[in-house]
Order: sequence, then structure tokens, then C-alpha cells
Amino acid sequence: MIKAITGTKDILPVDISKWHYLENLLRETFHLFNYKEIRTPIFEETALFARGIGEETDIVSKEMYTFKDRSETSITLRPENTAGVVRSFIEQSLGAQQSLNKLYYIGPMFRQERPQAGRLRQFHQFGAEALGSTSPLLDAEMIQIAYHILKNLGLKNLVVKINSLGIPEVRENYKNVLRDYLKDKKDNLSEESRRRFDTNILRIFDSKIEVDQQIMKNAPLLLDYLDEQSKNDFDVVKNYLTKVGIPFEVDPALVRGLDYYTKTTFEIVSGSVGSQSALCGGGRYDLLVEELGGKATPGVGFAAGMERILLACENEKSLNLPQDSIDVYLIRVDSKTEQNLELNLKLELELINLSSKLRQINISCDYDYLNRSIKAQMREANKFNAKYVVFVGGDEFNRGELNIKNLSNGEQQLIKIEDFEKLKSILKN
RNA sequence: GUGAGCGUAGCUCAGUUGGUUAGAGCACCAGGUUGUGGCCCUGGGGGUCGUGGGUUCAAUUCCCAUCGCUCACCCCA
Repeated sequence: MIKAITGTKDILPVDISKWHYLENLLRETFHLFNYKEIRTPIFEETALFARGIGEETDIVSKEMYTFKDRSETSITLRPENTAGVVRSFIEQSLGAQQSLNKLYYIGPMFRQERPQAGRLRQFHQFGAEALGSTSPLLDAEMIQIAYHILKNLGLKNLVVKINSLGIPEVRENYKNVLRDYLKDKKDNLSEESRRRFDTNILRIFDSKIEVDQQIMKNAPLLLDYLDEQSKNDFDVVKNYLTKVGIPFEVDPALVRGLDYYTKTTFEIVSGSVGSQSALCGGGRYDLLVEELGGKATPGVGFAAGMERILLACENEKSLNLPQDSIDVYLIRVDSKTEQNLELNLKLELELINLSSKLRQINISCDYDYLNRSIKAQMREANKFNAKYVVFVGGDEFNRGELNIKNLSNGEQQLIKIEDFEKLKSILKN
């Protein structure tokens, strides 16, 4: 049997309503904040991600699905979508048409990691990017949008974490400060952290190992070394969040794993999912557009994991989904004792006629394709939560009538077959 | 990439201290008098007990390998 690739999942009809619910909420919310949807390809030239996200990041160095196409071009399935949106922004000259572009996206992303709770190889993210302004109001707006969405899904158990990485010079300078601090303590660090000392020293803050945490407890903090502008911007973000009533924690250890971030970074974590608790994360990336060959343009954005969010909703039982239903189920009533081919053909034509006319006036309906008994058809109607059932056939049909039954109260009434207006008025109420 | 746990019907799981036709609940299908549902009752279909090999008179049950799933590390959304 051919099975789905490891780390990929089918989203089945029984689960689709929560996806639709989430997607509808996303579109409404982004509209409220005046963001426009952008759809970019799910694969891009590999160089885009290598340059955009950073060669040394885990995502690029060991998690990408990269392959050569028939013309030997190196292609990569997008592991995230900021790089793609920025590529499009540059290529399509969006910045020339509008000084500020507020964009959002929804779609699948791909990373070859070991799957676990809240982590798949094909997963879905939504996210937003605002390109063209350095205003920290937008940094805070990103957090506000994400928070708005999560709150509207009924999620509690949320923590908003924010930090500022400052401008690159500040960060480089600070890394030296940190190196100095750790120089004589290096031998006491865990093996993993000793490796990070050379590759990505800031991430040592993220270590969950006791000895590392002890050592990092007294380490100098990047926040204390921020440049004036970054510090002011960070204050604006904090004031904004306070003003709109979003609780947050400043987490000086919050370091994102993508190279393009500058100044504000943030993350919203949930206590209701497994160890992969970050529901969304983002930050400012003022140098990325230029890095990718565009005219220098500041940007800020975030991305959120949809499977993780739905997992949190599941665990908190926060969604109250309407149950699926149809308006009408048409029931074919034919005599089992005598097989009357001519009559059966007439019934079939009437089913076709009725169903298509109902659908034209936006009444959802279905009927039996398996030649089942009336009882079986009734059970089917119930399973689909049909509001009404229309019996087509039998004595009424011979008299030129249809029998309509309201399934919630069991009431039945007869109408003339050609009186479609009457049928419509009953079904529409 | 590393580690741990688990693989028995479509789903959730029992069970076999190795021995005749492997079970339940849910789901599915058909019936419960002659044309009407949701509840209930009766019956039915469906499993080479993940796959391959080994031990044995005999393996789904023991051993080995392999694949898959799950969770955690790591990383991130």
C-alpha cells in the first residue's frame, strides 16, 4: 500500500470544518487590519532561501527539500514564506506602486525534520509582512493581529514574549561582549553550547541544560547594549501593547533562528500543546530586501503554525463549530414488489429535475445513488442532518404530488409537483 | 541526526503463560411485516494479528532484522 510521505497528513472531510473556520477568521482579521493577500509559488530557486534565511541556519543547512529539476536548476520547497514574499515584492516592484505594502499569506511550508506533536514536514502557516516602513507601530501591529486571531479562537494559556536584537552593529558588538563573558566559563558549558559558542553564540540563552542556565543567568543582556533608536522603538512597541491591553513578557533570551531579524522579535507560546509550543513568531527585518537585491526597504512580519494552533484549540476545546448539514434529502419511493422500469425512469428524471432546480436557488440537496430502501434513505438523510426530506414517488406521485417532511418535528405536507414556488417557500423558511 | 515507547478489523482497544473457526465497542450493510429517520433489537460483511527471517511438531504470541507510527532531544511555526 502506498502511504503518505512521513510527516505529511491528509486533512479529511471530518476535520475540514475547523480549517475553514480558521481560514475565515484569518481573512476577516487581515481585512480588519487592511492587509492584502499574496500567493507566491511553493517552490523557489534554492539561492533565495540560502541568501534570505541564512546559509548557517538549521533550516537552510539541514531541513530543506532541495532537488534539481530537469534543467539542472536547484529548486527548494519553501520552508517559510518571508523570503518568497520579499522576492515577489522586489520582482514585481510592489514598492514602486505603493510606499507601504501590508501583505498576508496562507499556505503549506516544508521542512525535513523528525515529526512530533505540532511538527510536520508539510505544515501550514499564515503570516503577514509589512514592507516599507520602519515604524515600530507596525511591529506592535503584527503582535496585535496574531493575538487577535488566537484570542478569537478562544485560546487562553498564551504568553506573548518580546525582545529586541538591535541593529546589526549592536548585535555584533554584543556578541563580542558575550564572548568575553563566556571565555573563561566555556569549558563548563554543555557540549551543545560549546558548539554554539562558535556558530551562534546568542542561542546559548535558549539552552535548557541546568549548567548552561546557571552560567547564562548572570550574562550581560543584549537589551542593555541597544542603540538609541532600537531602544526607543522597543519602548513604542511596549507602550502600544500596554495601550491595547495585550499582556507580554520581555524575554532577553528570545533569539530567533533566522538570520534576517533586526530590532523587534516576538513569539507567542501556548501551554496547551506539546513541546513545540511556539504558535507564532516574527520580527523586524530591515535589511532583508536589500540583501535579496532590492532597493533598501524596511520590513516586519510574522508567521504562525496552523496545525499547532488547531492542536491548541483541540486541547482547550475552544472551538464551537457549527455542525454540517444540508437543506433537503430527496427520497425515491419506488415499489419493491413490482419493478416498473417506466415508472423508475420517471422518478429518476424527477429527482434530477428537482435537485437541479433546488440547487439553482441555493438550496443544498442530495439523494440516493445506491438504490437503497426508504428506511436506509431516511437514515442517510439523518446522517447528513437534512432539514427536510422530500418523498418522490408512490401514490402521491401518481396523483401529481410530493410529500415534504420536516425532520426536526416530523410534520408532513403534500404539494403539487408543478408548484415549485410552494416547495421553495417551505424549504426556505 | 539521537533516544524512548508502540504496531491485532475503517477507528479505539481486548486477547493468546505458543496449540482447534482471533474478540468487543463504534462505524458500515441488511432486516424488525406490506411506503418514513434519529433510540432500541436481530443478523451480516470486514483481519495472511506491520513486513521478512529464525526457533519449534506448531508462532499473531518467543528471538532477530526491517519498515512505519508516536513522543522527546534538536530546531522552529
